[in-house]
Amino acid sequence: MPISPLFRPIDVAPAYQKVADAIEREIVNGRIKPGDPIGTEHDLVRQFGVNRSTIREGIRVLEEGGLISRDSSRRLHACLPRYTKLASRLSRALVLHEVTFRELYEASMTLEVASIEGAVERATEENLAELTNNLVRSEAVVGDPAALAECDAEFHVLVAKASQNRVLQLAREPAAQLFYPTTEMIVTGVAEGGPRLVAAHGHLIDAIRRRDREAGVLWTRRHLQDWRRGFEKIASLDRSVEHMYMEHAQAARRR
Amino acid sequence: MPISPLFRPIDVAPAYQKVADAIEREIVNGRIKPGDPIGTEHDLVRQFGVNRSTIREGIRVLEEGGLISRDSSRRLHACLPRYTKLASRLSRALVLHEVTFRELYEASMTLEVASIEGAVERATEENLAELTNNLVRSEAVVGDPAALAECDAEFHVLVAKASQNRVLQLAREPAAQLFYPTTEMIVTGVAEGGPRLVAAHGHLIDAIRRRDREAGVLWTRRHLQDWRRGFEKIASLDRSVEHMYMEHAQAARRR
DNA sequence: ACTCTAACTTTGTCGGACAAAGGGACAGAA
DNA sequence: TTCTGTCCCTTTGTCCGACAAAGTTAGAGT
Repeated sequence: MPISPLFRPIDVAPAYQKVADAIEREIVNGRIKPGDPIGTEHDLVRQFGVNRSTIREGIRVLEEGGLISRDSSRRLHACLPRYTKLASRLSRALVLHEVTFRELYEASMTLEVASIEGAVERATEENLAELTNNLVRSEAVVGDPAALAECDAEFHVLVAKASQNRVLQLAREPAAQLFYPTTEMIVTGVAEGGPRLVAAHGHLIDAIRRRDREAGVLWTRRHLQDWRRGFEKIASLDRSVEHMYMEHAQAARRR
Repeated sequence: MPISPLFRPIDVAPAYQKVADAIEREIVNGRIKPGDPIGTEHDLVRQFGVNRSTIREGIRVLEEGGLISRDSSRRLHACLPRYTKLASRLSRALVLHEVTFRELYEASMTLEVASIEGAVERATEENLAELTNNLVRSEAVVGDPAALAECDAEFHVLVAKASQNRVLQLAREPAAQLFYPTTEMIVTGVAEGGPRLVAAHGHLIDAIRRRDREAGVLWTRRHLQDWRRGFEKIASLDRSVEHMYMEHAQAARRR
């Protein structure tokens, strides 16, 4: 027979965690707005009544979570977590879980199709302008695999943005970050890869502009199948994503 | 005219960041495997030649990223980042970006349909057993909104797991975490909500067992549309998710 | 072999310290 | 006036040393 719950479990979190939680609460429930300054470390020492080392550990936690960051002068302020930064944590997790390219491909097929459907339905003129601008730049670097891969990644971010659905934008990001390095490999290894990629982007923009959902879905599928065929010339879909992503993730962190 | 890039920016990351990066590298490229012990703080002090405070700040960064954690005796070891923990960071970000329930609904429609398709195709007997077990427990608590909402959340996690696609599992998690608290509200507010929810789960398990993709997709859609109808009796889909999720997120962290 | 206790270790926290870098105010040079 | 160099103050990043609490290990005693 279970003991009747006379006592609640007492909160024994370490102090640095409590500091982080307290600041997080204020940010998430809106009392501190993104952009608002958090005090200096010394201020926080006074407010929380703990040592500066403790405050600093709490700050690291929040910083890593993307809730606060330091501006050019290193002063603390609250900020909106950037999707890409958080997504890179997830990408890293996927790598460690040794997901296969097949999983990546299947999930992306779903997510990118959903993105284009949203984009076809709701893209603004501004979205189209951004996409067109990206296309122009892509055409200019069609012979440079690294630059083209970067353009490709940006293109799909812009499509997701055009869907006006931020949940989707965020959901697709981790998988997309793992795609990115392979695109470069494929464009390098498959001669006709670059032009086909750019052509597909052109058709996608066209579909969005004409609000032609069928065409959008069709070209997204083709675009991804192209990636798949290109990839299979290099490696097996059942290989795990491994460490391919590392250098990109490292580079992204520096920014 | 832009200055020609004569110098590369020099790497001047703070020491705690370098410590974190160094350990992260070893984990991600596999030299430290999940479960392997990292040394004590004192060991790390010796190895990196920096102060313990500096080491501890680096540890906080990695801990928050889910790459290392402390076991019962508080010793450090590498570990596989848990999806749910990372996803809660993303959920928090979605709240701060004030996404609407409409976005949540649309994205989930895509992700849950993809999950069931994968599950129909690849669910194992073990997956089915877990789902059935969940169904039995759901039936037992159909009158208890909080418990039922928890079962519902778990059910969909299990469906995603049955898809054998970990990218999908991870992609759906942030949105799902935001759904969870609303389910409880709806089941509380709408009398027939509980039984309909459990019935839908039954049909979904059935569809998976019969490998009937059409039925799986159909019942997933209905299930989500039910959620939507229930939700609209309470609030507008265009409301932002706000702070509804807070208490759940706080509770999850404690675990 | 088992338990109990007494060291020893490790973590969480504290206080104080200092160099480096940023910001502000101010005077002097172009 | 605008730019530059200087002085001072604040803030951050790092270090040192310390200590209580909790966990671990080893040894004594049964």
